[in-house]
Amino acid sequence: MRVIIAELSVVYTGRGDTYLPPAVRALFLKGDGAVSIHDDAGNKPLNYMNGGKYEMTERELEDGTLHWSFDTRQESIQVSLHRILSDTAHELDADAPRLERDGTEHQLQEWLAAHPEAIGPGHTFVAREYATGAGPVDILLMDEDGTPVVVEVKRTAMLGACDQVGRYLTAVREQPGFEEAVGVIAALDIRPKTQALADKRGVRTVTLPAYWREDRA
Amino acid sequence: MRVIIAELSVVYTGRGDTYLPPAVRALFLKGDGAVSIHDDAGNKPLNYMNGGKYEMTERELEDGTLHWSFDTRQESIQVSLHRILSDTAHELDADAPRLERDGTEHQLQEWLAAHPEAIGPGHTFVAREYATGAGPVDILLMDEDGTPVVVEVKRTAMLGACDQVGRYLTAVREQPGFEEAVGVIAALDIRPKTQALADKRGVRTVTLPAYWREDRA
DNA sequence: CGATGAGTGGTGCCT
DNA sequence: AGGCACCGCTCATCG
Repeated sequence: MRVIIAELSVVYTGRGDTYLPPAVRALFLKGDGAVSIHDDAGNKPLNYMNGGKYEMTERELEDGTLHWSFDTRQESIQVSLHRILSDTAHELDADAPRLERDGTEHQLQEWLAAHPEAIGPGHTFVAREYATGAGPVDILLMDEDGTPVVVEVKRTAMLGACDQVGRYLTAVREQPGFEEAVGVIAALDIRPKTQALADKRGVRTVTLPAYWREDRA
Repeated sequence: MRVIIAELSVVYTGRGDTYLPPAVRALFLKGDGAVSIHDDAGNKPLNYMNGGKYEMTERELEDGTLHWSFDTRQESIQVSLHRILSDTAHELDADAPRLERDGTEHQLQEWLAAHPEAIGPGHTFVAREYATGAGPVDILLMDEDGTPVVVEVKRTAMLGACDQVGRYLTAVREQPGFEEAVGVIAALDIRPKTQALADKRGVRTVTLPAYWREDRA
């Protein structure tokens, strides 16, 4: 990983267009080819380009300014290095072990699949990531009456969650035996407006108990 | 900005939980207090914490391992520095000029508000960010027959865009004079599945001309 | 390779 | 400060 501290400016063109006026900032060049420009605040780069396949061209002006251009078919990022203050390279582990996540929606799904009674008494598990024409249903259950229950799992449920459930419901109800399917949003946190919209649409909501993590064993 | 190259491991607890096994990576400490851990690939940090108000505590074990803990009320990130290979500090511009963006959805909206005929002949502008109970309608027009047209603007339209239009439509149709309102998705790029869903729901789609940026003047 | 949705999303804007 | 939607989102996964 190469770390360059320099007075630099950046022009990006591609999915949008951005211009970054000259100032002393940090430029990172990673082993996979990723390029990123950081200032002295925040975690996100101001400008960046993924590694992979870009073409890099170098150009030096009379005034000593160095111009690096990184171009793909779709995008272009041009870095002008007006004054380089530091330029160092460090060897990082190439195949470092990856970040292990916990408490993800995926794990919430696993837990819910094993604890369908958390959605309602007598509910039984049918499928996970059940495919429909409008995207996969997180969890499909059946209630005590045999009615299909479409469950959308979220850590935090916002308005879009109501839309998703509705979209899945219309899709599954087209299948025989699913005409009476009902929808449920299951989340650790349900936002007030989302709760209101769900109520209005007859979508049931279940706030998952915080202790779900406990008996993950 | 302080750049540390070290064999390190990280435990994060807060909005989620993560564990990062030991390996040689980069640790950045920015002027605003932001802490981030990067490996040799990608633009996003593996672990991070925003600047602002955390409490930092240092602890050194017998084996020489250095433990840095950054804690807020809600979150905690613990970095274990097993072996420090490099530790340098660089002065970056504190008040560097910010990134200037162009070609955002906001600007697409501006352009469309000034060119309602791009949605259809005889269409006239009514309002931008028109408030409904289900969120703001990007652009509200009226067609040649006086029928309200709810336009959802996107750079790239995906499934959620159909949901949004539907949500806004049901909201505005409750108002007198809006019962016959129709929906339109206007985007630079409309994904095939999104197109299909829009067709099915009777939502018209308009692919915006790439030259919109030209006569932005 | 595109399509799809999660994320410790971040970030700005508005209530 | 909280809610809400956009982002050059990035990223992993699945077809």
